[in-house]
Amino acid sequence: MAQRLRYPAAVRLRRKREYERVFREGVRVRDRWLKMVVAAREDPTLPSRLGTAVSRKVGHAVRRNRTRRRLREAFRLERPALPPGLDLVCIPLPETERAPWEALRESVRNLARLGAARLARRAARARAESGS
RNA sequence: AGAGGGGUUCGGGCCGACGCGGCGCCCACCCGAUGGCCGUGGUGCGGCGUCGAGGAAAGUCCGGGCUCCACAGGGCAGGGUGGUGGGUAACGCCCACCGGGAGCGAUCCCAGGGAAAGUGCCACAGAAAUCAUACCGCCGAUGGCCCUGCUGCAAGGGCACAGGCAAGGGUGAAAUGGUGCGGGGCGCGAGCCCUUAAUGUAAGAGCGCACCGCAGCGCUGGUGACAGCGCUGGCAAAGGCAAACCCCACCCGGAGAAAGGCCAAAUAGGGGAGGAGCGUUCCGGAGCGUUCCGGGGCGCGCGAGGCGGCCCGUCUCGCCGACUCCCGGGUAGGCCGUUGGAGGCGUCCGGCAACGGGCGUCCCAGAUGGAUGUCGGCCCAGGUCGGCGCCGCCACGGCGUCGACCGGACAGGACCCGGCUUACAGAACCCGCUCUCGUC
RNA sequence: UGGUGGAUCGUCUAACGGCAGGACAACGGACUCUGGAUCCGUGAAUCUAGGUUCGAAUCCUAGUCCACCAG
Repeated sequence: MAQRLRYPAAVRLRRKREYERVFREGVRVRDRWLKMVVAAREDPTLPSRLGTAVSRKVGHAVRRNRTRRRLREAFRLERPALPPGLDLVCIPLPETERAPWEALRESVRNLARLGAARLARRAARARAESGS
């Protein structure tokens, strides 16, 4: 039996400061269903965390809530497949609510991996410049 | 049977797997430096149980509760409300009634005070838009002028000067209230007679009468808005607009839960308080020595601290030291406010009703980057298409049945409550509500 | 969350309650070998729904959308 898939408070972004750090330091990635900002946590061994930023452009309150809940569910189920040590802020588009369920899970997984790769490249470049 | 009217309630249901938030119980760990008992708090990618959005949670349009600030009293300014009487904590809400309007009707709609306090506006058209009645018009008996007439008078004709009249004036949303009647007979005529409330002139009428309307006064009924009745009135006194300014009556202090209150790490800084040493021994110095000065070790004692309380024990630090403690401000952060309330349900009583009162019973979301989601199965409103059967002359429609597909509207709490407004697939029920048609 | 203001041709803007005007843009024509400039002309709008009024872009009510302010 695989590990139980939980979504505890420890893997959620809960502070304005945390969001501000992600927006300040993170890289931005997107596909046709979703935008995402990815930043590295201080300790890369800690589990990745999720935050959401749902604009009023997405729709009225019911649509915004449904979109956020689907995103959280996708994050919960995809957590074993995600790289650790990341803070993710998902920014839904108006189309996100209509995205098929499997496509949404795939977007979360791929965007997180893409963001992690770009972060690694940026860190390597920074080390090279400071070293030379 | 069809077409309507009013009102009430609901707004998908059941099951499984995983997940989320609150609360309760259990477990583990922590709350620094040992243990015990009690207590309290925290953490958990531990477990179990239980509860977990709406009728509009929405818009934020009114009214209150609550909190802080301001405040002698009164007025001005500003804003709001606007038939009357009640209900209510209060309201711009609700109920009943009054008045007006729509409808055959059940019923529905109305910001519904004041236009005889003032100001303003009423385009175009029209004589004229509130102001005298001017203009066009009609008459011109009476007076004036001119002509006819030999002259004057009388008489006749003309002018429209004075003067009189107020019917009519295409318009316009709106024009100073509307409608009806003012008779009959004889006579060429003045006139007379009859009947009548019924004339009069040069022309006419606003003249006369009746009814409706309007206004004033009085009486009666009603708490009142108002209604009914009667009398009076040369209706030339009073056109419309106040969601135009305004007047009148009544109401309103401001800000809002990110209100407001409490606890408070680290760092820096502010204010204040506290103290007790003794014995022994070693080293160095002064010194003949008792002794004195400085430093160290050990023991005892004292003080402080080791999350809350107590106990046993222990550790660290200090004993004239930038040591310890206390106080206040205050940041990060946390807690309270924060859900039990003008509460729901049932029942009895009062009231036409809104609603009020008594009794019983129930506890029903409390998040704080913000909890209801994902996946699957079944059922039920309902819709579309197709097949079959029955009714039916057919188009088509109705009923029954089978299959396939689609398949739930508007919409998410953020301090709470009473309303209003707006959005909404549908469903069920009630009416001693109405109209039309048919049958008995 | 609380509060304030606004919406008029495609764009920017006017309009005491009385025919919605102007500029730029667009289109057509003239001028030119062609284009530009210039001249003449044309079409095009009161956010939506009710109400007050004889009459509403204007006044009132409700809704939709946008902008701004405080934190």
